[in-house]
Amino acid sequence: MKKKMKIATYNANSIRSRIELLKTWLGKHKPDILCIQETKVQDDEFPLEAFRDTRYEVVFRGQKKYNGVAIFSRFPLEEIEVDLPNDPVQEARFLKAKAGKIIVLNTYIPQGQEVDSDKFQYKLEYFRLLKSYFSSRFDPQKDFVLWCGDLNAAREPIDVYDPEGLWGHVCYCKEVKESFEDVMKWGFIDLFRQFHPEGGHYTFWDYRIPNSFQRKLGWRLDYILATEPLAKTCRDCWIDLEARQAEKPSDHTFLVAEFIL
DNA sequence: ATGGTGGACAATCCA
Repeated sequence: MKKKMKIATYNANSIRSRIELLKTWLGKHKPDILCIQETKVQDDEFPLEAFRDTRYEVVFRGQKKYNGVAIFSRFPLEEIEVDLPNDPVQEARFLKAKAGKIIVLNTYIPQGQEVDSDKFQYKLEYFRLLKSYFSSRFDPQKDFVLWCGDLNAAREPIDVYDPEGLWGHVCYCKEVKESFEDVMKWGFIDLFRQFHPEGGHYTFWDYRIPNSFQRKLGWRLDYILATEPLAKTCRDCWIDLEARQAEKPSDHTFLVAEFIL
């Protein structure tokens, strides 16, 4: 018996300021799993009560002020991990859970600030640690691994609004591109790219640029990546631009993938 | 004009 499965990812830029938007979105799109980044709330203040009537199971890992990740799921989540092994900083950026046969990784990759900063080195290290994690734990030919999140990296020129002007930015430069591709070649398929080879599709628009969304000044920084056995079951992957019409949208929007399993 | 805005959280840090 084949079953439809819908999985989404969203950088909320504070889950507490996005409660109404999220409840509306969950009710309308009914994803089976939603990975959230930048919840910006420590665990004892997570707004569990606000989502109680949605009947999703929720796991989260947060810290004060910054970062924070959460997974909403209609299926029981098992084998939960909240720390990326060997991460020297141990910020709340990593969440792993198993939903049935799908292993879900939800990450909020460090943005990197400036290319000559320690934070940028940490960003590169984060990709390296993720690759070690995947290699040591899973088999890309057999396991159904799904890596979702805000990866703070654009893969190709078609993933940013001004490829020449933006080259060298912490989210679009040689080092980040190489680090990201090195993890990809372990065995991930970029589901959105698989269904949309053309460029100009973005998931992030900078608040600081006036009317960046209307002017299409965006970046593709959010991804749903799957190992081959899982990618084969993917029927579609799309960016939900409608969610940008909400009253107080995040600077990112939802990326969604549908599978027949 | 070396900026824009938005969020957390209390003087700035982060994106």
